[in-house]
Amino acid sequence: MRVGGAKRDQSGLGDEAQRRAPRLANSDLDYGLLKDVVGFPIKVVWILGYTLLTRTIDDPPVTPQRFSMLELIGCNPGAQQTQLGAALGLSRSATTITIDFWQDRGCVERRSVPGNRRIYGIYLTEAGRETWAALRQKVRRSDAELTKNLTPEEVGQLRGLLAKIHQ
Amino acid sequence: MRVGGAKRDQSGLGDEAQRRAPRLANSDLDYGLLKDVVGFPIKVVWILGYTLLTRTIDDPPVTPQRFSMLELIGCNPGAQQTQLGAALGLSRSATTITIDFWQDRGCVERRSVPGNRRIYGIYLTEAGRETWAALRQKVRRSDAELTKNLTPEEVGQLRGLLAKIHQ
DNA sequence: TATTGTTATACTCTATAACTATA
DNA sequence: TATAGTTATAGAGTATAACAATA
Repeated sequence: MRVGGAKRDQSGLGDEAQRRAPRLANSDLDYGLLKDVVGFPIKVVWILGYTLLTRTIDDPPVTPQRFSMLELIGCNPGAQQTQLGAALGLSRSATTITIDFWQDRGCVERRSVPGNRRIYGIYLTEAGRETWAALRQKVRRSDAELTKNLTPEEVGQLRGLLAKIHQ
Repeated sequence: MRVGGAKRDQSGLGDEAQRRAPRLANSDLDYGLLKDVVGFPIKVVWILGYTLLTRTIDDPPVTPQRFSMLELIGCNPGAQQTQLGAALGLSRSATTITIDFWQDRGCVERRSVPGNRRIYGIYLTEAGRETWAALRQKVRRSDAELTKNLTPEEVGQLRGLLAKIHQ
């Protein structure tokens, strides 16, 4: 079982939103039903947010998805890979690869757990804590930029409505 | 230049949301900053909506993305591929393949345009109109299901807030 | 030369399944 | 046998670039 730093090819941008022009939903065509449902504008806003955050991070391999993993690790020191993956809806193999990514960057370490040699506790390294702090600032900034047309009350409203949908 | 029906392999589900458990954001871990920004819940709701619609359509190759294209074609008869692709933020090659998909299903036809032999007008066929109508019903039903915890006023609020973000 | 559409190719991300090691 | 993690592999969807036909 490999615990040392894996090296995988991790170049490139990684997701559709990054490559997709933000002109979405601003065409002269009639969008028909797409204007009247929630699903489509949700997707458009997701792409906007994703694109904005990717630009703010300005380090293409560090995708929003990978940040989510770092955030979970930072907030839940010692969590197992299985837990982390489940929290983001990832398979075990995708989780392994995501954690490899941060480990290869020196941001995360797998510590063996006394009493159970099958599992690892995942922890930020010192360098990881710095990277994490810097990324969190960018995430906050990017999110503020995304919602710049909304008042603070409206942002609260939006989060409340979204929470009602996903419980 | 090929205009007749292309055959490509089009099995499978097609997107992350389909495969991803809807447990997202319901773990016992601390989600930290992810709880406090708009970007993450937007993604969670998008995945929920995508999963719900995919199940409602119950015909895996017909993804939400492909429905979007059919909706645009239905609402804009005779539009060019380039326009359709731009409206959804797709490259020309991805647009070609998406239209091939519907043409192979007998739902869409490419008609040559008098006076300009480089372009095609894209139209629904009679069968396409039926498929379109049936899918539209499912899209409405699925969207209603997604927002079942919201009052009609709240749905209007949500759409208004999303519109403010993407203009 | 520029535009429209097609094809070939490469790339990212994901899941499934097979595998190792532990329990 | 079951669980945690890793690796190999295949699949879907996208973009870029090269190409053909047309303007």
